[in-house]
Amino acid sequence: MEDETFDDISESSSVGAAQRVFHALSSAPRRKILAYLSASGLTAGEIADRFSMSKPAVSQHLSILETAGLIRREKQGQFVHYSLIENNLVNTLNGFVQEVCPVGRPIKKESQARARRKELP
Amino acid sequence: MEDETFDDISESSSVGAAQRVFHALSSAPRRKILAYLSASGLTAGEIADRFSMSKPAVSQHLSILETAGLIRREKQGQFVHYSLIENNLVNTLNGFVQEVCPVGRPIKKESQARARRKELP
DNA sequence: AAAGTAATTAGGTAATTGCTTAATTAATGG
DNA sequence: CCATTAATTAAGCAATTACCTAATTACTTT
Repeated sequence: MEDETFDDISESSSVGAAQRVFHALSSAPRRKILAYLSASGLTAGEIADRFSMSKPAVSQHLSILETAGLIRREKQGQFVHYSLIENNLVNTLNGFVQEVCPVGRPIKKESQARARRKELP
Repeated sequence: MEDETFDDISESSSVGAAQRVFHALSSAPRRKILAYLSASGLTAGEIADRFSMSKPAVSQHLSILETAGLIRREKQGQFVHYSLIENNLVNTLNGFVQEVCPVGRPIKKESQARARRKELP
């Protein structure tokens, strides 16, 4: 397996996939980066420009997001282009919600949101 | 300010509701507690028994989960009974997913899960 | 090949976290 | 009312985090 929402019942090192995702999401700057990337891919520099912290600090956040499988890194010449990987985020959060909640609640809200937009099959 | 999924564009103290929820979820023991509580309410002691760490440490985790609005605390005699508050968890995660992802992806997965179970309206 | 730009790595530090044990508060039963 | 059990608060500490500046790597342009 490779799921890990329930994490190590067996009390181990806490470096599962879910752990990496949830840790990545626990930081406001990192969530902000994801939000920026949801609009469009950006270079490391463009992302850093949107923050008041130093470039290396932002680079570190990007690396954590990448390790969590939430964003992808593509080198283009001297630039590094980052973009969102939606699946891992959605699957991890969704899997967790499914496990913790007796199912049913989330659907209503999502159905509403869905109704307001175009349908993808 | 009180929503904060997008967090402080304005660069502030990062103590929003979303911040509290995501921080709460970033810990494996805390996610484990939520999973236990998804099955049934439990007293602080019953929860602590399921971990190898000390009772005060577990108590602290419970307090963080409560502050995040993910669980509720009810004193019953000399016991303290904890139980899950599903709404806050689901709404926060759902809201975040809606914001970061172009909508549509989560629904399919949840619909599948829903089909496998009984329908709540 | 030298200079400039983009990005990361390295090294250091103050603040925070995640636990511990000891002390305290609160409810129950003899 | 004293002892016991449940739970939290308090105090302290090792390990980690989140940032910084300086140095390095890698690509581009002249």
